[in-house]
Amino acid sequence: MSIRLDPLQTLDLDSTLCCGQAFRWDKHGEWWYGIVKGKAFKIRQRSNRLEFENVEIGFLKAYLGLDDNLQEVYSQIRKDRHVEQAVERFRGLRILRQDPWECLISYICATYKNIASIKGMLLNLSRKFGDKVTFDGLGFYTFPTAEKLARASASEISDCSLGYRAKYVHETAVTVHEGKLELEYLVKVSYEKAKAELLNLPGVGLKVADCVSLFSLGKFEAFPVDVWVKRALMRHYNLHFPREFIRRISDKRSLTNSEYGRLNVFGREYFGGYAGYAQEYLYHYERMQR
DNA sequence: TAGTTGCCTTCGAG
DNA sequence: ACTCGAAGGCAAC
Repeated sequence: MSIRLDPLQTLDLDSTLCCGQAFRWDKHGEWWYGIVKGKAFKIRQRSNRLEFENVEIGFLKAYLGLDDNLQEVYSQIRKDRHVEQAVERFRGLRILRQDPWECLISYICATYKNIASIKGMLLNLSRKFGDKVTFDGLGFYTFPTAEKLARASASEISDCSLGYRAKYVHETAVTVHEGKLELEYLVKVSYEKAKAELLNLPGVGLKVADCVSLFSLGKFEAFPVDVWVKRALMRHYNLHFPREFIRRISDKRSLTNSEYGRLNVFGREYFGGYAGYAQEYLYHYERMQR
């Protein structure tokens, strides 16, 4: 199956799937293989054609955010030469609409880890607690349900090399399984409300709450600040902050909540309602400079 | 060869 | 309100 992308549906599939927003995609030859909400499928892009197998077009379009109006996004976030360059370089990179549960656990695991390790942890978790699905002669594993992880012990989860994150994953799984927090409901509420709810979960701080809000709840105003975005802001936006503040955060490797809040508010006020898109371009651009 | 740094940070003590 | 240090483990340097 394939569709032709019209000019308004600019897409850079490679950047979208490898930029580090989702962790369970792998490229074999020209095809990207992944499993989303229990469905294993493959996709490839050849200029303005998007080819896919084993997935409904509606599901795929929703997942890839193909109906997001990137022209509008770009016109809103293009505030200076630096984002302009990032946008030019990765034009067509889209924010995925990930499954909230998988996204939540992924980013709880992501703290203080690099992308390769995060992929490893999530693969271990899926192999151990998910169900195997075969497609195209390849094996995939569904992402473990909240119930499955809630019933597991923290030490079984720890065996997936999660370290101290194991107990956060377990406790969050229990909370969600017991119905204390309805993740799908967060799609409907405001960014502030969703973020506040997420912050009640163990292992979820400001950064993780912003990532989940942006990558799975459709809150495009969320502006996650990780070490790379922090570097980008210090390098290219330092004039927007007091010199003393920049000096202070450049010395330390981690941010306090109030320092995080300051960078986060700047991003949202400066870039506007699509600050999350700006964040992802800045993030990817910064990383690709090595 | 062995040691250090860094990683899409959070939590709890003081 | 703040600072500080600990918390897997692995790859890159």
